[in-house]
Amino acid sequence: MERTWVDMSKSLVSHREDTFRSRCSIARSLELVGDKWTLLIIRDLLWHGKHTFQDLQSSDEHIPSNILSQRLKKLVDWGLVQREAYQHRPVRYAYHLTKAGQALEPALLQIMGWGHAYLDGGRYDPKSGKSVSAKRRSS
Amino acid sequence: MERTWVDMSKSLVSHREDTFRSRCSIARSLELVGDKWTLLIIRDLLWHGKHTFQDLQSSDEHIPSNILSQRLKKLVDWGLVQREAYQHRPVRYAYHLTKAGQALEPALLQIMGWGHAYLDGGRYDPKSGKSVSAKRRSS
DNA sequence: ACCAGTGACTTGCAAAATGCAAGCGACTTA
DNA sequence: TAAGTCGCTTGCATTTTGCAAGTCACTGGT
Repeated sequence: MERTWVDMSKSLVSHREDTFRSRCSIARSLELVGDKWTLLIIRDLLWHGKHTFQDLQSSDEHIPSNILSQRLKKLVDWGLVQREAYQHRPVRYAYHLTKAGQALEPALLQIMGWGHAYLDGGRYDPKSGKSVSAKRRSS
Repeated sequence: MERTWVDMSKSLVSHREDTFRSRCSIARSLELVGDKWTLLIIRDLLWHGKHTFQDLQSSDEHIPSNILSQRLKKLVDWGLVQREAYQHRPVRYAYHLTKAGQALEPALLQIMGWGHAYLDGGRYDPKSGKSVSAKRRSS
């Protein structure tokens, strides 16, 4: 974690071979999103119109602020997210997904689908912007 | 971790509401597979014909044996994986995905696709059983 | 000028998870 | 009897998490 705040728009390719455990794309992806929080941040940026630190912090799962801070840095560092001041005096920041970040949507949808089917969770429809609560299964 | 070894074929529904951080299917799924190792185990069970403890331990990413042990227990516990002795004298065990476990394949494929596109990793084709190394990008 | 308030973080510290090496128990084969 | 294999478990050091509190820059009200 010695990378500084300011250096953004790092390309994903700059982190390479040496960084990863193996050549497997799944293993590599997991190094970035293989934890309990990262994909939730991406979910909020992607679907729930949350773009400020506060917004992101206030989701149902209540991510601790230090973790949110770390994760955002990592995501910016890896080029999935861009951070920019959307106003000065006082300066306020907004986070947005880059193309690479948005490209995780299909994966997110699949994971959601699985959770809906097997863990009885809700489903969110990006088209309609509505989420459907799971109905109790009959058995 | 007080559940015993023997109790298998637990349904996923037995873990419920109280267990989860929120109703979100993604958050719920991440409680199960939201770490650096679990999906790799599923990858190996699903595509690479690895079914014994040793097989799973010997993948490229070198999961520590205690973690593998924990994860397998959790997966069995949640009904994604079944454990059975495939031979006695000496007793040897095999792990196999249940329906619920297999249902993660589309998610896995999407994650792999993303890693292939953005992290320069390899891609595995379940149809052909072959994996393709990523080619260096031109830029 | 003073003070409460807000947004975006950081810091300190306790608790939990991870990683590594070594060990163990049942069994087999030489 | 000795050595080897498989499927784990144990101990312990390191790392990551989680929670609460604090900081810093600024604003808006009195």
